[in-house]
Amino acid sequence: MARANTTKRAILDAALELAATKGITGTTMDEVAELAGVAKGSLYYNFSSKDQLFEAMLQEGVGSLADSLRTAKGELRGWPAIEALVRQLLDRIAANAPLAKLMASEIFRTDRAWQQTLFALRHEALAVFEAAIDETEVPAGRAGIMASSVFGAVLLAGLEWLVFEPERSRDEVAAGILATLNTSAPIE
Amino acid sequence: MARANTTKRAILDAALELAATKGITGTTMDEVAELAGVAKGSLYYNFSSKDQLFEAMLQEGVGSLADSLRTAKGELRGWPAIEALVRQLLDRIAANAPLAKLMASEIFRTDRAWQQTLFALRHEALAVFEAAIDETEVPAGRAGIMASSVFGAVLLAGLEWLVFEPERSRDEVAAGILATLNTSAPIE
DNA sequence: GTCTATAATACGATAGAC
DNA sequence: GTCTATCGTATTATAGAC
Repeated sequence: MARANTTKRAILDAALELAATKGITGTTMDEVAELAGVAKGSLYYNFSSKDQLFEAMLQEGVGSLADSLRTAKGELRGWPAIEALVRQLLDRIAANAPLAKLMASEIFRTDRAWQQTLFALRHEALAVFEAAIDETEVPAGRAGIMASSVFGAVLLAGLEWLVFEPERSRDEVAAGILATLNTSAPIE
Repeated sequence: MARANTTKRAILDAALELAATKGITGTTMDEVAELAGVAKGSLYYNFSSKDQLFEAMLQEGVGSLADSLRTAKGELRGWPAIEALVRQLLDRIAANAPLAKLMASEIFRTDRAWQQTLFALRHEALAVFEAAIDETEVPAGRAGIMASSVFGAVLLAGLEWLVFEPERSRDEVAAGILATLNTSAPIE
């Protein structure tokens, strides 16, 4: 059982790393087994299928992301909460770039075996942003769109940073994203 | 030759539609041939490989997106330009949801045969936003991050709308995104 | 230019020894 | 619990007729 848990861990880690660059469909079970340092038979001892392996991986990753956002918001309300959430999401993207890449590529796929699971987790993460936005003075029914906008801004800017401009500092990127949320339309 | 062009068109359209839901790797040449209404041999007569077919498809789609952004900016400067670009990008996402989905899933992949091509086109599109942002009063070196943020906000909010809440109106979504860019931090 | 038929390989999954 | 060996099928690509 202890042995099974470390094997499971190695398999999940290998699966995430490979899928981040090759995509889930482009990652083969042979490759996962090789990178994890186990035989392919062990993959199927621990997970019933390729789909179930990747569903478990996404559930663990996105679930823990949603948890960390709830924790980061804590008792904060309104704009300070938004600011804390943006920084926390950016930190999590930096700490787990493979998961962030995978989220960007899987979140709008509607043909996956794990569609329901991923939808629920995505909704959990967005709900934290939505709650914070709702605490500012915002017209009714608009917080959902704004939550997606903020999440999208952080996700794309964060990945752009990690993938194409890794020489920048984290604070620089956070400041740029937060500045985007304060772009002011001129008063006419 | 005329016949070849209509065949090419049918193949490219079928490839885009399939890849939007199944991903590029998950789309087979047999499926493309069937949806396009041609035999598989015709795919290989018009394109030298699966990779080259999808590179051509992305080049056409993302290239025309970048062109339309340049046109939308026109002679506008600063905030009015940003507003026009946000609306134009949202319109293009709505008019070509399959391409938008594909962009979200392919833009951070670094193992693709067409990586260079896609990188250049992505850069072209972001440059239009960056120019508009640079025309507002923004600290030096920050416009690049802000351009990614705005692009990400529109892309994710737009896809969220089309995939999960299609009952909303386009103006409602545009207003929500623009409001996100004007979220004000309280003055303390 | 377009078709059908087929070659060559890659991949998910399973069986059975240890 | 983990391994090796293998089965069956799906997939890219090509050959050759029309």
